[in-house]
Amino acid sequence: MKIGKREVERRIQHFQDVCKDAGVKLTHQRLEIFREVAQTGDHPDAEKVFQGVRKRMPTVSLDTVYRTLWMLNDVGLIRTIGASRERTRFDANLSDHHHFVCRKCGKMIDFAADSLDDLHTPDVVNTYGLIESTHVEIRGVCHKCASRQ
Amino acid sequence: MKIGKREVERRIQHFQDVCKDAGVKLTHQRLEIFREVAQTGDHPDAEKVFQGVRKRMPTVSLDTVYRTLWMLNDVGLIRTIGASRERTRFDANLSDHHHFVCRKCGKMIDFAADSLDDLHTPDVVNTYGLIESTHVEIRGVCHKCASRQ
DNA sequence: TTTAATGCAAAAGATTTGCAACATG
DNA sequence: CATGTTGCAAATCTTTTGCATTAAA
Repeated sequence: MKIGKREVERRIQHFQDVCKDAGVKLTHQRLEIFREVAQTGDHPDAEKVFQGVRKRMPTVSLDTVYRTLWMLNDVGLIRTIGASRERTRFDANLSDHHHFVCRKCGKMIDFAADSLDDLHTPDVVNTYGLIESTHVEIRGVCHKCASRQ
Repeated sequence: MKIGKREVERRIQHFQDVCKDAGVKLTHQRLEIFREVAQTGDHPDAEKVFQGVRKRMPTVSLDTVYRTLWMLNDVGLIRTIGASRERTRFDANLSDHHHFVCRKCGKMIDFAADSLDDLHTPDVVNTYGLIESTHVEIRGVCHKCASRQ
């Protein structure tokens, strides 16, 4: 799923604000790398982001993509998703959503569900750290893998 | 946390049954590799499992550990956990539990919570595949990373 | 102008694979 | 005995790092 133009612009505005607050420089590379993740509804890995940015900015390097993605993660603008059997993937959709993950092929499907959006967090978790988000991960076997036996 | 002897034996019995059903050979290596994951309450990565098994079985090789862990995942005896910024880790605890994950260092803490154990799964998810488990993942920043600024 | 960020190339790490020898059912 | 599994070594793939150059504030 591709994200709407308006929403992408909102995310980029937010990105610029956060960069300023965090005191990190707003470079062309960072802007394009963030844009790439923000406009993709998928959960791209570093290589995929690199390929996408490259189309618009042929001189960008893969290591800058890595460095930038982790920086964006550190300031909380994107987050990582650990997909089974795959490289680390990144997601700029920070709003409430949940995941179905196939344990065989690692395929991941986003879904929304009001009934899962306001879960009660046990108090003990507050002693672990500062909570930022909560989501549900449903694991199983996707139809494709199931039919393939 | 280390798992009790009785529970480990129960898991190993289950492991033997599943191997027979799946038609895979029950080798010493597989038994020891499964035992290692089953008795560790942690979420070890392949290297850690390798080090543990090695103590009892010095000739085991790392690639056998990898092959076996993925095999165990494929038959559903263990599952993977994608920890942020870390290698793939494995978990033999298939019962209800949830995770707090630090987005900076990848530290992961298990916790139990009755209030999160029987979540209502939206119908749409059944169209994605066969559901096997549901758990809640809470993300944030652990105290150590927060104090380190 | 000062400092941080980039690109390059090389290093480091993690995971997988081909194959001959071996163990299991 | 037939077949699947192991260990080894090498290959592959992913991610990170050092450093000189360049660009942002």
